[in-house]
Amino acid sequence: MSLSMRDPVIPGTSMAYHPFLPHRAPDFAMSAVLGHQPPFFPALTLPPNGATALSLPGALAKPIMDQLVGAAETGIPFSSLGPQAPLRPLKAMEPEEEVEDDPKVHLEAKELWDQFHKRGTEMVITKSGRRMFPPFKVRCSGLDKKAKYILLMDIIAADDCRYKFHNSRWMVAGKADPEMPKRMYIHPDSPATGEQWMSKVVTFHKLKLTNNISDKHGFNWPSDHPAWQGNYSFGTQTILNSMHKYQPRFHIVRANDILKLPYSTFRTYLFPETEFIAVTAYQNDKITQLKIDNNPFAKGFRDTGNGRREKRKQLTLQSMRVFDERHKKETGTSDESSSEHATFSCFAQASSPAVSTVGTSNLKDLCPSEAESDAEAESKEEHVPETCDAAKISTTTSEEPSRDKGSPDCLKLHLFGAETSGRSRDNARPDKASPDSRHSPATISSSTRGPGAEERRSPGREGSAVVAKAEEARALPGKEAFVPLHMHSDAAAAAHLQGPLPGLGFAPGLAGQQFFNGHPLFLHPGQFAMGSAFSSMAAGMGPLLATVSGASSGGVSGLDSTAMASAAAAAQGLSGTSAATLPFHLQQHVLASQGLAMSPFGSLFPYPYTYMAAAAAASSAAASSSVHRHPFLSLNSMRPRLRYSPYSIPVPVPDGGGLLGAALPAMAAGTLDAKATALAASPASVSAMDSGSELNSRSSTLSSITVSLSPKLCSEKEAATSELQSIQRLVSGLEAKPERSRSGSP
DNA sequence: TCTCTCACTTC
DNA sequence: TGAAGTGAGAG
Repeated sequence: MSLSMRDPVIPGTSMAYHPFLPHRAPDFAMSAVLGHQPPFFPALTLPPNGATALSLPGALAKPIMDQLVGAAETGIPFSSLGPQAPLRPLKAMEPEEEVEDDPKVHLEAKELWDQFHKRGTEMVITKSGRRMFPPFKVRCSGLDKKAKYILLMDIIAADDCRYKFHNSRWMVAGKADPEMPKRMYIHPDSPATGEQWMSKVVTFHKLKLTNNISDKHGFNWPSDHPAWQGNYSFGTQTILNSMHKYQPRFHIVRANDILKLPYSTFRTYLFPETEFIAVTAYQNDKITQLKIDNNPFAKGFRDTGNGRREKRKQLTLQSMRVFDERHKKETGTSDESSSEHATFSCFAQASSPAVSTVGTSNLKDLCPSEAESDAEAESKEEHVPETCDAAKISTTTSEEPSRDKGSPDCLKLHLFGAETSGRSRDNARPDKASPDSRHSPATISSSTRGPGAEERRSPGREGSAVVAKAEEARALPGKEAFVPLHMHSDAAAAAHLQGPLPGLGFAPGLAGQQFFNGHPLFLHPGQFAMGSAFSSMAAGMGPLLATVSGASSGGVSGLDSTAMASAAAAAQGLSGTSAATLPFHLQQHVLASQGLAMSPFGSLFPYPYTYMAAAAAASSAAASSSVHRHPFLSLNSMRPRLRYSPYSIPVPVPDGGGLLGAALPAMAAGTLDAKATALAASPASVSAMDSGSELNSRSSTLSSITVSLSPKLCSEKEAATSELQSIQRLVSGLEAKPERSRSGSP
């Protein structure tokens, strides 16, 4: 068995440790452990912290490094390694001492989100892209000040239903349309130190939502590496389906280089109140009004603004004429002056002559609660900057912390002072009706290090422990309620995930499924200017969306939409009644954190699910029913577990001919314990983690690992290598690409 | 439902 | 001053 011939490495290039070549570390480690001389090693140019670069989990890295060093000391011939790669690099690959972090994320402008959540959850999407409103802003804490982090967000389907707005409420209208290609938005300031992140509100306001399937604001990740396979793209907009429900996610990745993302640990945070239904036109007036009143760009439509005045003018013009005529008849005079004055008190910025015909009394009749504030606000507006003023609707879209602007006072929207009905969502989703339930973002971490390792629990207690934390968080008043619910799925703690997880819908019959996460990378254009590895990555991006390499219909369930809808309704309706049951979409993410093979719909894909507009039909089959995720239908199912990363490597099931297929069992039987064995594949992000007792699952785990190192992938690796070379050459020319594409379609 | 234009806004 | 972000409304 040749361990190295399939592993071309260009001497002296940074490609040697490019994360697109994830097999580097395992190959190297395995070959050393097995006593093989690793010919590629001399070419291996280690970064300052090579182990981190490869995201070799510390728990694994250490024993492997011990193995390597030990092997070297006991006679493994490293003599031919060459001058550029002495034994020292081995030491260099040892994981750095890292300050443990325990990130907590606080959703900013939460009051606004709460209002948004209560009154409906519509988010407008347009062909040209529309910003999110409310803006997604978070404040982080608990980060390692000195460590660098990459912050990302993406938007995933919250369920697999299509909705309609009927009788002033959102209702399930059938099965979801084929999922759009997902993108992930990398905060333009990434990577930055924890201190930097914690010093400010992290805002994603530049993220745009579109329904344009041919959107050109996405770019492929430049690699044929199986971790990406053209499925991942980045750009400035993310594509959503209208009338579908979505859930934004926030990710914290401890990595100092964007290129390390695929092999880094993702901590994922969900804020249920940020869930929304994408629409091309507002359906719910309450949401419209909420946005008008809180979005500075929509100021023109406020009752205090000219735009809204125009509308009102038309509405009141007729009645005014009647009023004036009647008034003239009654008084015998034309009291235009007083009328005009009163009008101006309401519309200080009036410019249309027609305004003067609007009478105060009529105005109040039409909008009694607003007339006073209109006058007051108008009088202040020209002299007072936008502040949190009870007399004025605050603009929580400002960059200032919500503690200032998002206070209840700020959101004391007199237009909505009396919240009456309108809880259509509450009707549809009782679980969301509980304010407490919204205050506990779910944190899903696939941490391979840190506290997670200490949080091992007995399998049966995992779910309850999670719930306990959730309840704990809910019980905490005020800000404490925002402490994320952490669900460390430490890969090393394999056992604690075994068995049924109350509240986690483990689907039966999923063994052997490969976890696929079809989330293209969504990168802010600002990344292009960041230099370093960011530029390297960006350089290779073609101005194309991900193309397709065969949509999968794996994991399809034959459930019809009716059953699905009822199942979903049951999940949505009942989940909130049980603390042991996470909301539907949370379960999906929890499952994802467990490494279950799920599409954004929750379907399971044995092969990479790739996106293409024309392939939507194929994926429609893949948009399987939600029954597998249903907490009551699959509550006690047991699943082998995969490490979760948004960038899981989709891998075909191998025939066991690869390196690790042989190496890992050898290791397991030898010096490395099962924990290390399981972790060995974690750099590939998709290593199946079984729970310890399921030998069959372990077999599949090893198979999964094998493929990531199989000779079949060598060509991909080569391609990635050469591509990366060209990327480096093209680094400087990239920034203009997205701009061109944008300006090209005015 | 969706798309486009428009008037209006902020920055 | 102009680019870009808004919802309304027509088609």
